[in-house]
Amino acid sequence: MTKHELPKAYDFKSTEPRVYALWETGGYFKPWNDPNKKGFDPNVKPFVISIPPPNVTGELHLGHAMFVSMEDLMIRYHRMKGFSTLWVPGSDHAGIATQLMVERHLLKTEEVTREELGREEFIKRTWDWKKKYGSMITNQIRRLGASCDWDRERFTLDDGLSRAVREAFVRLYEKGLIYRGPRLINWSPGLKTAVSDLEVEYSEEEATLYYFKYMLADDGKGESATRPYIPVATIRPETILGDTAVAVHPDDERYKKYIGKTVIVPILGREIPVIADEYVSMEFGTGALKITPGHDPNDYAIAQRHNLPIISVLDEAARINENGGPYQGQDRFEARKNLWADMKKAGLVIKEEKYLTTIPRSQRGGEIVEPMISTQWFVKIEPLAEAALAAVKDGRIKIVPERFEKVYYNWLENIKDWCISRQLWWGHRIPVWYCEKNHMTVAREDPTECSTCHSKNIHQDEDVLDTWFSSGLWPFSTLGWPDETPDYKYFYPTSYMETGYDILFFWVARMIMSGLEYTGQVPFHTVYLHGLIRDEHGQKMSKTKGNVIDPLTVMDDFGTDALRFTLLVGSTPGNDMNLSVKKVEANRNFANKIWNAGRFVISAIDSLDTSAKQKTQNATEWTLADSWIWARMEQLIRDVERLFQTFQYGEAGRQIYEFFWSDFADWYVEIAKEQMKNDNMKEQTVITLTRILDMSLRLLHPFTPFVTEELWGHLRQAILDSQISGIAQDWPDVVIMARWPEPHESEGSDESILTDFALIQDIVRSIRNLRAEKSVAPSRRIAAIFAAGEKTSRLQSQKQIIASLAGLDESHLRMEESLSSKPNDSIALVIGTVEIYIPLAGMVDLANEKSRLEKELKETEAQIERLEKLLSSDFANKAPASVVGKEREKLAAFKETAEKLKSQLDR
RNA sequence: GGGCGCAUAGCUCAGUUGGUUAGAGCGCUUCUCUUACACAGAAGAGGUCAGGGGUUCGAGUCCCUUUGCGCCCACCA
Repeated sequence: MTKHELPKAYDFKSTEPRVYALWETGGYFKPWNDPNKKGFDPNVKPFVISIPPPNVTGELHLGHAMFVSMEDLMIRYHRMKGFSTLWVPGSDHAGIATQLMVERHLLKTEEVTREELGREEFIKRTWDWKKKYGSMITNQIRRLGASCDWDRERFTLDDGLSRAVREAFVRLYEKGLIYRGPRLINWSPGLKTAVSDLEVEYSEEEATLYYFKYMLADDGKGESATRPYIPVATIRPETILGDTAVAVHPDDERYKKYIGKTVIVPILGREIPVIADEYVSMEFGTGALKITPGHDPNDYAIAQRHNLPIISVLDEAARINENGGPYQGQDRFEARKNLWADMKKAGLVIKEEKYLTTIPRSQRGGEIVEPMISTQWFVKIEPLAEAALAAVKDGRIKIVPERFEKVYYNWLENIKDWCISRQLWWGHRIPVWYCEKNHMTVAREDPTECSTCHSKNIHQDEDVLDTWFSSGLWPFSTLGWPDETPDYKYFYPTSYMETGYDILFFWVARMIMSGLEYTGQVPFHTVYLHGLIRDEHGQKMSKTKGNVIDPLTVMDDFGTDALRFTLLVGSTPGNDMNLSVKKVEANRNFANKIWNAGRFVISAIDSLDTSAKQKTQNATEWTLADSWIWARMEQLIRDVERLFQTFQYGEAGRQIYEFFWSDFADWYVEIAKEQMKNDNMKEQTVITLTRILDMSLRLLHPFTPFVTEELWGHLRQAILDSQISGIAQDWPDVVIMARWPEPHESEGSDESILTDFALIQDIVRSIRNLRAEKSVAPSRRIAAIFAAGEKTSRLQSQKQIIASLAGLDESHLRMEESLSSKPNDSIALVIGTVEIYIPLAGMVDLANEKSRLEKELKETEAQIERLEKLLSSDFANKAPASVVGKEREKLAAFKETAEKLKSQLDR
């Protein structure tokens, strides 16, 4: 007899790397119907997820842990369901983030700036850096158990993906959907690049609102001291230098008379017109608005309407440029101070006041972003947005949870052209070349001459593309597009796009737009959005607050399964979750529970011997407990399936947890211990234990892959080494490849088994409760007499089980249909229709028994009253018959209980 | 300004076709080192489901509204 000894506690530290290696070397992460191999069958449905590519510079945080857990769950589930399942991994070059990190690194280690190194050398260094550290993040993702096909790993700057980027750019250009020109864009002075609207974050801050006088130009009449002026307010006085008009509302009585006249720009002395525009609000501020078209989007729009000149006053570092007169060369904030001081001296200042406003800041650098006129590349987004809008509206793409569809619509309906050029070095360089005559050559392959004048003297555009331009192609570029590769043909479109709602616009919407534009298909049919992870009190995690939970530390302390289970079960679609280490600890305990239940089952298998095997030939039929645990398992499989289909993964996990811990471990395993004492039930029971564990491990596997795989291996070995007939055949090598459980029976077929078992549980609990209340020593076996009415035979069959679970003395346990006389000196319990007498005379004080019974009677009568009232109301006529029937049954049961309690009191 | 989410036990949260005695984990009280597990087992205490109104035979669940907290979009100088 082989014995399989397992350690008392689940050792995740030694298990996880070993199990991961087992999977990876076993090739289980590969789609079994891999089109690159032989045996490709297009009739088999693929299931595909493209990983949201983490930044190569990234270090694992809980956001990664969240999406990996979620996607791995989806992937493992579908793999077990028999889909040809592919999860494409990879990483993103993350233009700004990576460039900043490498710059910082070079400054620290070599004390050189990127400008000193030059573009070519800097890019080379960044590649070196990527080669050295780029695998860090993917290795951390492996630690989470991600079952990606690593042979298909991609990087956004790979040759293939770069080719896809070029193809996309050129196609858009040829269609006239890409253009270049000077526009007002968001400029990040710290990073010295343009950024898109999405990369600007607005924060509410206290600023100063500066009020000053725009003096009317001297028309020759009045003295300068009494000359009229228009009061104007601004929070950015330095932009006065770029003013090209003052606007007032056409109906404003105060200023009407000045319309068409000119005012004088302070210090600079330029004359600018006073114009009328309905945009100006008469109620707000002074009712007059200074117009700086070069540095404000609204002013820019007004300037367009009125044909005003546009003056830029800032350079790329946000210093005042040559248009700023005496302030040239000064930083924007310095110039603000100086100009204001000078205006004060000139008597042009009215007042300053504190003002709460929203300040635009760079998402990356955090510094204040300046709207500036700059020549950039743009995507004409409207046609793309319309297609993307339609795809969700007509249901080709479904967003979970649904409410985000509205958010998505709203964004796309109000979208503005996308600024795609960045003044960075790390990224996809714009595939456009210029000759000395400034002809443009836009090409898929690097050209050698100008396509217009054939000049050989050409140079490529200095800018690179927004990182999200290449990420937008991710679902198909990773599969080989623009080539019609086998992967692309078979796996595209992908299935689910799972990611955080925070990148719905950045990424998801852009993938949909580009997917439709370039491939003519939706890139995925379902978008599942998860929430953000906050600390245990709902605060955003941040280094400054010191409340950051590091997933690597958590995994070190409690294991990957514990972290995964916590994230999966603690979250609902689209809602943020609060994470605490306490929760992870609780789930570490769950992993340990699984382990130990498994140990028990394995030891039970080991304990079988040949003699037991022979006895099985005339095995008894299934016990109530066996039928019950199977009925519960069936119910669970059905519920989990329904929940998975509706993306309620958390609820599914909770139900599996509940089943495994309460039903299986707490009840069935305890009963099994009793059943196994009977030789004729032993093998039967071990088989049930094994099968339920088997099914449980399958259901748990997508949530807690490591402990289930490890246990599966041990269980499998124990079964192969055992004498159990039949069960060993078709036992899959690994649970990752095992088939997902399917329900066998229709719903509701096990009703009576479930109610009968519930009665047993009630009885056991009531007796335990009584023992605890009366302080009966736990080791003490006590006698009991049951008057069980119609339940007598059922309970009779469970005598041994009830006795052992409730601590009764089986030899002094009587079960009758009814008793001719009620036993004296005993405590009576009434559970439904069953009366139980426990002779505890002499052991405990029976004095307050009467009040206990009275209390129970009172509660029962309250229920009777409630139900009678209910059933005499409209409820009886209007509610469905089945619902009414259930309530009638309850009422009858309560009435019987009340009768029994009354007769106890009368005794 | 527009939109969305949340408010359920001391804490953190489940509760998705409305079904009538509202659940879990942690924490708390009492007991038990019973041969799978003390990372455990058993028994228990604890909630007018934010307030108000409505629909319905029936509301934590649907509708309206108030309050508080959070988020997104827009950006009136």
